[in-house]
Amino acid sequence: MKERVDTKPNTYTDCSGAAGSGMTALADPAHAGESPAVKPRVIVITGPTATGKSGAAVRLAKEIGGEIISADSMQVYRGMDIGSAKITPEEMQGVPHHLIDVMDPDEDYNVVRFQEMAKAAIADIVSRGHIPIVCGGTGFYIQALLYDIDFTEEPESGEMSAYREMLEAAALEPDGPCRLHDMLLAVDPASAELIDAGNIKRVIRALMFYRVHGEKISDHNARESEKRLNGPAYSPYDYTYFVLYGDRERLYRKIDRRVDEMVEEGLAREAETLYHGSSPLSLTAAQGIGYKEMYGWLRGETSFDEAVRLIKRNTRRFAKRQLTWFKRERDVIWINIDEGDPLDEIRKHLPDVRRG
RNA sequence: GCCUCGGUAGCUCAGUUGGUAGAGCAACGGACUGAAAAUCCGUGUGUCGCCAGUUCGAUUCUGGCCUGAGGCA
Repeated sequence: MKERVDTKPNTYTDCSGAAGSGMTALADPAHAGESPAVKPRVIVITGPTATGKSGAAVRLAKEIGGEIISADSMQVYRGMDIGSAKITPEEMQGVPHHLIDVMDPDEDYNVVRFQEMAKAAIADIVSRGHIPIVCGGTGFYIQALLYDIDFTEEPESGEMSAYREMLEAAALEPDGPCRLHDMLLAVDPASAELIDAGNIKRVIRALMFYRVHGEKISDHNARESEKRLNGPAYSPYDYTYFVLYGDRERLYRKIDRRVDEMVEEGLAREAETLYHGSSPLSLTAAQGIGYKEMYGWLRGETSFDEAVRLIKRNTRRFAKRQLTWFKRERDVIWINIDEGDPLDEIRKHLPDVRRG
């Protein structure tokens, strides 16, 4: 972990000159005329679950006149408070929070919606002279926002949902996954190489992408990942990207403890309310850790204790996956939460940001 | 004190008629570009309690010791 810590996050900007000559094709016309100085300042505070992101973000916001944008796929949902470890109104301490409690649990949420809403929120915050602080544990969302990953319009059409249904049905056949993978191999060999046949979700997405856009998703992905590799040079924002981390064992103990607290605070009741609610959870909401396991208990599939055990385990695995994600982000500043107040370290990297 | 059963991966255990070991759970590593708290791929991580003996070779057999549980006194 230690060797991963990059204390010189901006070494990448050094490459911008070189990138300009070789990578002009990359430049998006929308940003072509902008100089880096005009880019809106954005601060990102992320890290695996239970590292104290929210608290750090609120304290920073109070110091620098910031507003917080949640990059979290579960805290957007109203009524999913305890299980999503949502910040309480008191904990917000008057700091405006965006993208929290803006969806009903039966609505779908995804990167595209996040990207749109977050961009709008940033523009809004900046227009009021405040500093946007993006805080949340969904790395994919943060990446999409920071590097302005392109998600071309894909209007819901009857034909496409029929195609999807056909593919999903085909996947259930005994040799379905292999056959779908073969279909992908025929239209987009590069993707077939990259995506495992067992990963039905991705195989179907690649197939659908080809059907909608007539382009290989592997080409699209290659193009978009250049943006990430180009980091700050490409981003529409002048960002500083902090990742909080700590000793794994300690983090896991903290997670176990936090789950016990959630149970004491009434996670079961909260899940029950959703379970008996008027409409079922959306695809997105239904995968929230804490809720899906409680639903298993409510349906009589597991004992209560087993559900709690699974919540702990799944949260630990989630934290590990988050870490894996952030490890590959290149221009990131790692902050060890075991070595004192993370805010001290954060301040050191923000000399230019005005203090309130 | 004596008897019985056990001590093998982080945990619960299996196994080797003597050729240095596996299964579940847990864990670890990675991928990811419109479900991402999702989805998928990969990995056994071990002085087989300790010390001797027999043997070409011991985790396996023998002896002693340590240790846990139960039983008898």
